[in-house]
Amino acid sequence: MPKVGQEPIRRAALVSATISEIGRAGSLDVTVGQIAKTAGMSTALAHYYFDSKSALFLAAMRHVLGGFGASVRRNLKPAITPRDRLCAIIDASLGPDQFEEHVVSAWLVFYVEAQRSQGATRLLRIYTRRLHSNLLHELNQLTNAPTANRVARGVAAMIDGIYLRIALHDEQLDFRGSDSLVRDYLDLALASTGAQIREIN
Amino acid sequence: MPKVGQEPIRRAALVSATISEIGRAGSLDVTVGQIAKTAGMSTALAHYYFDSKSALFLAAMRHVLGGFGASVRRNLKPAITPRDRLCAIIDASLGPDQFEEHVVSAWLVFYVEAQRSQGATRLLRIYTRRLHSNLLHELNQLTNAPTANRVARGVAAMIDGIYLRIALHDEQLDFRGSDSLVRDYLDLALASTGAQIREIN
Amino acid sequence: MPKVGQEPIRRAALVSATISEIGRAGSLDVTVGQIAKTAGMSTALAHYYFDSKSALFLAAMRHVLGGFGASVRRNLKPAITPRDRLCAIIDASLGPDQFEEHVVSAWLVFYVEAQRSQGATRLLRIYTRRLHSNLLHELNQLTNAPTANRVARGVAAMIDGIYLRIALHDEQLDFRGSDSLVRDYLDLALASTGAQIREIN
Amino acid sequence: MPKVGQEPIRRAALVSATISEIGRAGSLDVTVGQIAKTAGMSTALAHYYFDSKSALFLAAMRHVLGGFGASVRRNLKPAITPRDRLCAIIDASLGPDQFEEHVVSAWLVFYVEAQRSQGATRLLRIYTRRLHSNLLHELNQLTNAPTANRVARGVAAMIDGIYLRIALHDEQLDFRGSDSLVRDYLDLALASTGAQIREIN
DNA sequence: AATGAATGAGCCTTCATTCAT
DNA sequence: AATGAATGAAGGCTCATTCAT
Repeated sequence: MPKVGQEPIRRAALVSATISEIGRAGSLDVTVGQIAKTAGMSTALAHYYFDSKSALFLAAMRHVLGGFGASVRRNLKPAITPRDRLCAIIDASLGPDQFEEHVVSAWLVFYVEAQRSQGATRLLRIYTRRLHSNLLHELNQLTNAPTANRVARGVAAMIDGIYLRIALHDEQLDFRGSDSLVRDYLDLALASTGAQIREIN
Repeated sequence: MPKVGQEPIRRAALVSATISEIGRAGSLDVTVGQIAKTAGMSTALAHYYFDSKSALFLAAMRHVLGGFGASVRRNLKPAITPRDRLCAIIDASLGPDQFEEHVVSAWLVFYVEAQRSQGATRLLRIYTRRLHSNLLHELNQLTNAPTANRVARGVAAMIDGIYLRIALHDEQLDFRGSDSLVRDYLDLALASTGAQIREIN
Repeated sequence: MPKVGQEPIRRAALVSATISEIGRAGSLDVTVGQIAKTAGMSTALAHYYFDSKSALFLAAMRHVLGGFGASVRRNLKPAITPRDRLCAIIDASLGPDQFEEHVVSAWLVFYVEAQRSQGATRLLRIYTRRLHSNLLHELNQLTNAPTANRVARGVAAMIDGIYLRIALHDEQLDFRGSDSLVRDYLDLALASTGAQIREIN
Repeated sequence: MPKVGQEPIRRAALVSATISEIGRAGSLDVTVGQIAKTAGMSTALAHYYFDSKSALFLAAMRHVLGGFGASVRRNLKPAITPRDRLCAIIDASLGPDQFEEHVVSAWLVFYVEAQRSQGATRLLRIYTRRLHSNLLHELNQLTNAPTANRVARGVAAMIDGIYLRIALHDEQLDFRGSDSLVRDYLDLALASTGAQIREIN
C-alpha cells in the first residue's frame, strides 16, 4: 500500500524546515542535508520533492511572502477608513507574526538571494510592489498623488529598515515595538499636507 | 635586499577586489580564487596577506565602513547648525559615494554576514551605534530626549530601508535620490514638537 | 528499498587499503585519495564512511592491533604451562602473521603517530600494557615479582626492537626467525633465578 | 662587508632547529618555515643552505647519528676488557645523552623516514651495521661466533625496543634506567656459554 | 648573504545531485 | 515513496620551492 497524499505533507515539512534552518544559520549557507534532517527525511527524498536546492529556497520564500500577504489581508478586513487600513498594513509588516527570529532572518536572506536568483528577485519584487500599491491606494484617498507616492516610499523604507536593525539583535539599540514609529511618521506626513486623516464621523 | 613594500599595495588590491566581487556576485559566495584573480595574484598569495577568507571579508567590511565614516566627517566639516549637520549625515549615507552598485551590495551582504561572524557583528554595530549617536547628538539640541531618540531611530531605519530597496534594482520603484525623503521626515518630526529648526525665520 | 549493507564491506575495504597504502608508502603520508582509489571508490565516499582521515587511520590501527590480539589468543589456547604460554605470546608477536611487510610498516608508523594523535597513543598503550600484563601474569608464576617485572620489560623490548630492525629490510642483518632469540633470553633469565621452568625434568 | 663564515653557523643552527622541531612535533610533519623560524632566519635562506627539505632532514639525521657515534667512542676510550667495552656501547646507546626527549623522537622518526628516503635508509643502516659490528667484535673475544652473532642481535634489538617504549611516554610502564636490563641480558647470555666474561686479574 | 614576495601543486573536506533498489 | 550509496566538482588552506632585489 503506497502512502498516499504524502506529497503536500512532505513539501510543507521541507519548506518549514528550510525557514527554520535559515533562521538558525542566519544565512543561506544551509545544506540540503540539514534541512532534510530537520524535516525528518533523507536528502534524496528532499530532491525527489524539489528539483533543486534553489527551488526549495524559492518555495520557502513564497511561503514567507504568502504568510505576510495573508497577514495583511487579515488585518485589512475589519479596517474601514484609509488610515485604519494603512495602519493595518504597517501592523501586518511589523506585528509579532513577522517578528519571530527565523522569519526576520529569512527576509534578510531573501534580499541577498534576490541579487542572484532571478526567481528570488521576481518574488521579492512582487511583494515590494504589492506593498507599495497597497499603501498608495489608501494614501491616494487622503492626499495628492505626488505626496502619496513619497509617503508610500517612506513608509516602506522605514519598515524594511526596522527589519534590518532587528536582525542585528543589538540590545543597545532596541527596535522592537517600532510600529508606532512608522505610524507617527505617517500621521505627520499626512497632516503636513492638510490631509483629512480621520473622517468626521 | 628583498623586493619590499608590496604589502599595503597587495592588501588594498585584495580588499578592493573583494568588494568588487561581492558586488558582482551579490553575495558572500565568492571564492578566494575569484578574488585573488581579480586582484591579479595567486590564491596562495591572498592567503599570505590575509590569514583566512573571513579575515579578508572583515578587512573589506572595515574598508567600506571606514569609507562611510570618512564621508560623514567630510560632509560634517562645513555644517554648522544642527540641522545642517543632520542633513550632512543623511547625505553621507545616501550620497553618490555610497550608491555605487558594489558598495550597496557589500552593505547588504555585511548585514547577512553579521548574523554569523562575531567580527562582522561587532563592526556593523560600531557603525550602527555611531550613526545613532551622531544623529542623537544633533537632535538633542533641537528637541527633548524622548523625541530625539525616536527620530534618530526613524531616520536610521529609513536610510537603511532605502538602501535595501536600492539593492533590488527595481526600476519601477526607483529609490534613487531619496535623500530628500529622509530630510522631509526629519523636518516634519521636528516641526511637530515645536523644535526651533531654523534659527532665524 | 535502498541499496543496502555496503557499510561493513566498504569500511573493511578502506581499512585494508589504508594499511596497504601505509605499507607501500612506509609512512602516514598517504592521501585519502590514494586510499580511496586502492579501495575502489571515490574520495567522497571514503569520507562518507569515515568522518576524517585520522578516524580512518585509527580504524586501521585498531584493526592491526585487533589482529595481533586475536593471534595471541589463538596461540594461547592450547598452551598450558606458563612457559608454553609465554612462548605463545612471543610467537604471536613475531609469527609470520605479523611479518607481512605492510603490517610491519603499519606498526612502525603507528608508533610515530602515537606521538601526536591522542587516539593513537591510547590505542597503542592499550596494546603495550596488555602485552606487558600478559607476560607478567605468566612470569609471576615462575619467579619473584621484581624479576618478573624486569623480564617482562626485557621481552617486550626485544620483540619491538626486532620489529624495528625488520622494518629496515637490511638483508645483511637478517632478523627474520628471531623468535628463538627472545625465547632463549626468556629461558636464560628464568634459569638464573632458579625458576622452575619445566615442570617435569 | 659581506658576513664571512656564516655558512657553518647557519647550517648548524638549521640542523639543530630541525631536530628540536621534530622532537616538538613528534613527527616529520614539520614545515621548513617552522624550522627556519626556530633557527632565526627566513625560509628562503634555509633553502639557500640546504637544497631541499629532505637534504636538511638527512643532515639532521647525520648529526644525531654522529653524536651517537662520538658518544660511543668517548665511552669506549677508557674501557679495556671486552665486557667493559660492551657496556660502554650499551651505555652510549641508553645513556642520558641519548635520552633527551627530542633525540628519542628524532630516532623514531628516522626509522620511519628510512622506509622512504634512500638516503635515510643508507644512513640508518650504517649506524645499525656499525653498532652490530662493534658488538660483534667484542663478543667474538668472549664466545664462539654463532653465539656472538645471536647475542649481538639480541642486545641491539633490546636497545632499540627500549627506545621505542620510551618514545611512548607511558608513565605506567617506565623504561627509564633500563640500561641495566641490557647488561643483565648480556651477562646471562655469555655466562650460559661458559664465556670467560671477567678475565682474572 | 639575506629576505619579502610569489606560485603551483596538492590535500582534506563538503555538498548538491543522482542512482539503484 | 523512500533511502543508502555514490560521485564530480569545488573550495579553503598549506607548503616546498623559486624569484627579484
